[in-house]
Amino acid sequence: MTYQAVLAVLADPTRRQVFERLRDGPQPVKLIAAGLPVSRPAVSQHLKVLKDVGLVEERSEGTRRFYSVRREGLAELRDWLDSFWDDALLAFKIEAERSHRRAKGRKRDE
Amino acid sequence: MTYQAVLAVLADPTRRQVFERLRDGPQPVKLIAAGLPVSRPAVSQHLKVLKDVGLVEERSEGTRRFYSVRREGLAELRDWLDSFWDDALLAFKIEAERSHRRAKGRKRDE
DNA sequence: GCTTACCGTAAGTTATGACTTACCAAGCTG
DNA sequence: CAGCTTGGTAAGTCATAACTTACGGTAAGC
Repeated sequence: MTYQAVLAVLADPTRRQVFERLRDGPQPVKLIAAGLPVSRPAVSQHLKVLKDVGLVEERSEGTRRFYSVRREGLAELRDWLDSFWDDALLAFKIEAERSHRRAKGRKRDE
Repeated sequence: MTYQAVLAVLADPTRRQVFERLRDGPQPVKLIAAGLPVSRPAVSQHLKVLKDVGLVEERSEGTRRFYSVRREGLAELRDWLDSFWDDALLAFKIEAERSHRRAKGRKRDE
């Protein structure tokens, strides 16, 4: 998904909380909603948005649905941010342009 | 500034346009506003928000004010994104955890 | 000094989207 | 099968924030 969409989706505080909660591993909706200051339907709506933009994925298990982080959903935004570092055009204020390229050691997901 | 604030600020499409325009180097408000679909005061308001969050800086030159990108304003958000890659807790779905730390070669701004 | 360019701020309007409650569907459990 | 759990969706409410126009203030130009 475009970095623009990802930015818009992650901008909301409670939606970001939902997302960050999934760092602890896949979780059913009920569990995610517990501890958050909003109702369960609200969490469902946030999860839908997160899923539509590719930031989470869903796996059904009986009546429960486990959501988990899709790291690749963040890739485009990360690349956009990185582009500000090897952006030659920003050399206006930087005395000497360091000619490093993108960082190594980080495997590209997409 | 916190990555949360930066996310919220960059979420708005026209504000992001304002920000990206500054990639071409420092520009006065009038010039930034030209070509954007909103009024000049609107651009001023966006610039204020961008400045408050540390994403741009301002330099006065006569009656004009040149705005430019502050790369460091993006640092915290970039680090947050990176943290999803060396996040050990995300090892749920990843078969083998690659134990790389933060990428080298990218000088930290803050 | 008067006018003109540049820009920030105030005030008011409006659309968007983040909530809520209510409802419905689907699966385990007895 | 009846009842309970889980969770998605609909509809409606409400606050926020992104705009607009109007105004004021400062620096340059004549």
